[in-house]
Amino acid sequence: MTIMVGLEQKLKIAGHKLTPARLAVVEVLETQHDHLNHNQILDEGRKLYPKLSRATVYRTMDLLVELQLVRPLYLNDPTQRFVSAAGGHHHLVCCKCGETVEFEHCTADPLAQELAEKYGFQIFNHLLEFQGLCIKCH
Amino acid sequence: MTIMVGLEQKLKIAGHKLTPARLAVVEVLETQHDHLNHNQILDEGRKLYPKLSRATVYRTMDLLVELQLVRPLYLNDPTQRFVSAAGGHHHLVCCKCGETVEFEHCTADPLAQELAEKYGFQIFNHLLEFQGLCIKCH
DNA sequence: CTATAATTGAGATATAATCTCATTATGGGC
DNA sequence: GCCCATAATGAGATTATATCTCAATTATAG
Repeated sequence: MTIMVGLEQKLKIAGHKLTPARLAVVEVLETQHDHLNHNQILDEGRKLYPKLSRATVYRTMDLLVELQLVRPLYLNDPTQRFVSAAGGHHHLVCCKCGETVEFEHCTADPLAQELAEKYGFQIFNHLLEFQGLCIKCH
Repeated sequence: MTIMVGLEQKLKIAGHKLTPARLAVVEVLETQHDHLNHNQILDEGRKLYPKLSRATVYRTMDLLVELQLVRPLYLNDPTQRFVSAAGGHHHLVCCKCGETVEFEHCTADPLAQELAEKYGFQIFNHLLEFQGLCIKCH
């Protein structure tokens, strides 16, 4: 998630302590690939800070979600995963093999504006997911 | 999910048996509101067919997903929920209180066409979710 | 350096999802 | 209408995921 640089400073600015446990989690998010779930973050995090506990991973991710730095997302298994909350996130998922392809071009932003006004929402980001069969599966 | 009429016939056509357990699940999907999770389907289903087991609810939903009649989706808790797979599904979610608002107008369809060609996917449906704060929470 | 309030880890607990296997029952063939 | 093969089921065990509790620790302001 190279987009996620600076989480550390943002945590500090929001008035949260920079503990080694949090720094390990943040370091993992900043260096590893996208779509990590709690278990993966825990495993990677323990390489940096062996005492890291599962509860702290859950709590830190809750915090990052609340601060709108990260957003949750589910793919083809029942574990919550995370991506950068910046802007939007767009992918195709194959419902057979679970392969996912990310893409950039998206037409949702003007819509966000319109919906924000219509429903009084303050909109931070969006997720656009297309489901279908990948080239191998059909 | 009034859009989901005819699940029964579609199951039959696809070569699956119309057992009372399946009929109960399908009946629940066709009459109750959207976004039901496995537990809710189980509870409602047992009102129609008391023997209904949890495993059968999971298996039936797997089947309906595989047949592209229904699509999974997660809101603000860690349980899988289901909506009709027809076309697309669009909503706003409040990340604080979890309130969701559905809307219809969507700009994703032309994009689907384009992506299908570019990545060789056969696209069936999509999910567009905006995250933010609802009018009460900001 | 100290005080204090936030944060943590470990394990217990709760919830969700999956698996197993003996039993049952649907639907095609006759 | 009846049989049979095979799909489907239920109950409960198991596994995976998420949440909670509380005593102990530690980051930071002053």
